[in-house]
Amino acid sequence: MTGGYLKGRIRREDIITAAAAAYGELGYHGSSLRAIAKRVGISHAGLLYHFPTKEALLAAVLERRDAEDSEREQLTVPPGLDVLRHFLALAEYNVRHPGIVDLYSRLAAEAVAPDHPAHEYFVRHYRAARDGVHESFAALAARGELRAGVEPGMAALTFIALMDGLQVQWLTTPGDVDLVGSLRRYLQNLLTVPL
Amino acid sequence: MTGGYLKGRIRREDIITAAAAAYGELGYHGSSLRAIAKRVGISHAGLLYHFPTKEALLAAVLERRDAEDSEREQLTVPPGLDVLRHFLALAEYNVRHPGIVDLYSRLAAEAVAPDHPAHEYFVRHYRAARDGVHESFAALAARGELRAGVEPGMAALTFIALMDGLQVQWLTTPGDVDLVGSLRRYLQNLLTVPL
DNA sequence: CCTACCGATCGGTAGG
DNA sequence: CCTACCGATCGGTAGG
Repeated sequence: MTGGYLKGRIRREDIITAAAAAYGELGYHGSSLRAIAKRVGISHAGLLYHFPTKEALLAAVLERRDAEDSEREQLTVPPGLDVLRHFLALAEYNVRHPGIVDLYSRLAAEAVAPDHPAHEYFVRHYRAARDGVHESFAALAARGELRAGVEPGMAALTFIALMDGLQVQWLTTPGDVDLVGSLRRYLQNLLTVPL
Repeated sequence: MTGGYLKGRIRREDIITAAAAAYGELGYHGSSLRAIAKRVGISHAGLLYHFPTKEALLAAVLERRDAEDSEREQLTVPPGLDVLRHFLALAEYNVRHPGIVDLYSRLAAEAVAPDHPAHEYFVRHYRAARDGVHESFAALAARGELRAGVEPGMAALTFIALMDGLQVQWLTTPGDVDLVGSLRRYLQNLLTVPL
C-alpha cells in the first residue's frame, strides 16, 4: 500500500508551498507554525508531525527552491551568452511570480545574521551565483565579446547585486521599476555583441 | 528648570540608538521593546514612557536617520560628479559602520510589505534617491560626460539598486565583496571623464 | 493527524 | 521612570 505514502508526500508539498508563501510575506521569524498550518487546514501540532521543528520546515522550503532552480537551469547550458540569457529569462519568470521574489528577498535580508538558520544557504547561494556568472563573463572576454576595461569577476558580483537590489525596489514601488529591461540594458552595455 | 528636559532628551537619544542597533540585528518585528529597553538599562514600560508605542519608536529611528543623512549631505552640492562622489563617500562611511548597513537592509526588506509601518518611508526614500541621482546623470549627459547609450533615468535606478544589492552580499560574505571599489568601477564605466 | 497543555515572550496598560 | 499585571501568541511536547 503506497497510497498512504503518496498522501503524506502531497500533504508535505502543500505545507512547503504554504510556508514559502508565508516566509515571503512575513519573513521566516514572522511566520508562525500556526499561521502556516492554518493555510493548509491542519493544526500546528499536525504540521509538526510532518516537519519536526520550525527549522526543518525552512530547510525543506530552501531544498525545494534549489530543486526548482536546477530543474529550470538545464545543466546543458555552457558558459557564455546563453547563461546571461538564462538569467534574463529567470527575471522574466520572477516578474510573473512575485511570491518567489518576496520569499527570496525577505530571507536573504534576514539571513545576513550569521546565526540565522538560512545563513549558510545564502553564503553558498551567492558564491555559486557569482562563480557561474564569472565563468560566463570570462568565456565572453576570451572571445573578445566583453567591452574593454570590464573585469569578469567584478562584473559578475555587480550583476548579482543588481538583480537583488532591483527586486527589492521593484517589490517596494512596482510601477517605478522595469526589472527585466534594466538587467538587459546593463548586460548589453558590457558586451560588444548583441544579447 | 531645563535640566529635566535635557535628561529626557538624552535618554530618548539612547533609546533610539539601542533601537537602531536592534533593528539592524533582528529586524523591526524581531526586536522586542523589552530587548531594546534592556540595552538602555530600563524596563520596557519605562521605554513606553518615552515612546508611546512600538511604531512611534520606529518612526523616531527613521527620523534620526534622515536627519543624519541630510546633515552629511550638505545641500550645497549641485547635481553632477560631486553627487556621485558623495555617494561613494557614503559607501566608505557605511563600510566602517556595518550596523547602519544592517539596519537599512533589514528594514528595507521588511518594509516591502505595504502594511509595514516603514513602507511609506522607503517608497519616499527610493524615489528621492533615484531622482537625485537621475538629476546628476542628466547634468553629466548635458555636458557630454556620460557614455553614449547610457540613459540617465535607467542608470540612476540601476545605481541605487546596485548599492542595495552589494550591501546585502557584503553583509552575508564580507570577504568576497569590495563595496566601494565595485561602485566606483561601475560609475567610472558610465563616464567619459575620470571620477 | 487531533486536543490539550507547557513555559516563555510579546505589546500595552494601571497605578503609582 | 517602576512593579505588576493583562490577553494573545509563540514553538514544542504528551498522549492518544
